[in-house]
Amino acid sequence: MNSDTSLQSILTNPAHPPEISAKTCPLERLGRLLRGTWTLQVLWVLGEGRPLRFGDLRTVIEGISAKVLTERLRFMEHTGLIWRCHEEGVPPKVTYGLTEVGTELHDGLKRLGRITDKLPPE
Amino acid sequence: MNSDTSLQSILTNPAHPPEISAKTCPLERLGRLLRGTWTLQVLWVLGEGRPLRFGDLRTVIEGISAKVLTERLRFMEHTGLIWRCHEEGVPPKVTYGLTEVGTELHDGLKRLGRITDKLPPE
DNA sequence: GGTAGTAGTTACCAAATGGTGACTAGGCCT
DNA sequence: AGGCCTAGTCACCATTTGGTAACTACTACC
Repeated sequence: MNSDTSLQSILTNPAHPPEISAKTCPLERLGRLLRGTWTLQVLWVLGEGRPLRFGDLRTVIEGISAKVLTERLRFMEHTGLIWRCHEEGVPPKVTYGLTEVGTELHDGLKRLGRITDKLPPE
Repeated sequence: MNSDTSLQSILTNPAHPPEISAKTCPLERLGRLLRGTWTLQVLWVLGEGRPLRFGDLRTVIEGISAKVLTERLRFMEHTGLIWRCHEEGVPPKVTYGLTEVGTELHDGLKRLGRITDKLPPE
């Protein structure tokens, strides 16, 4: 009764229901880690250059507000992607840089960026 | 005047301002491609299994609403990550699967997921 | 004639998100 | 005395986002 071997038939008449479930999706954490505007930019500038101070980050990431930059830096420090070095004094100096895992993530994301280059321009 | 060669000094007294700018960040497109809840889950279930129909996706991605699933599928089709196969008839059958680039992205993201496993549990 | 089944669409609402501008500490410079 | 500097913080507002529930078309089946 199922002699149709066309692509459509194969695709739309699976013998069994899917066994996959998104509940075990290993990308959820990655998604939470990178969610929010500017996160990828922060990761990128820190990965491409050297550690940067708060003011430097505000400058090189054109358009980001102090509020959101602070939020991102706090969160990324909390998750272990970046470290924060607070030098006491007046005025204070605070420097941020990638951790080892942060660097690995930066490198991996750069590779992914090269994949998306294969897509037609938007 | 700058004989302090400690890490802090090096980090916080750079000789030059940073030359990096986030304006050329190659990860922006990737960010737009993957933004929004459920996007990674959709990519994952399609990458792990076989092409799936709309109803299957709603089932395996527990909690997603038809509205958002439609939005994601439309957008991912538009960007070239997935294809859509509409089989006419009543009731209609619509099947979705990853394109070649979509598959590459899925594979790369899986690798990234393994990196985040190195981070301490949240 | 009522119901089921698929793949959506629509209007509406609540929550999350991000931007803006004002404000802070505390020492140094004019 | 006033202003500048850094690294934020805070209150407030507008936009964006995602969820919910009802509704659609079309045929077949009971």
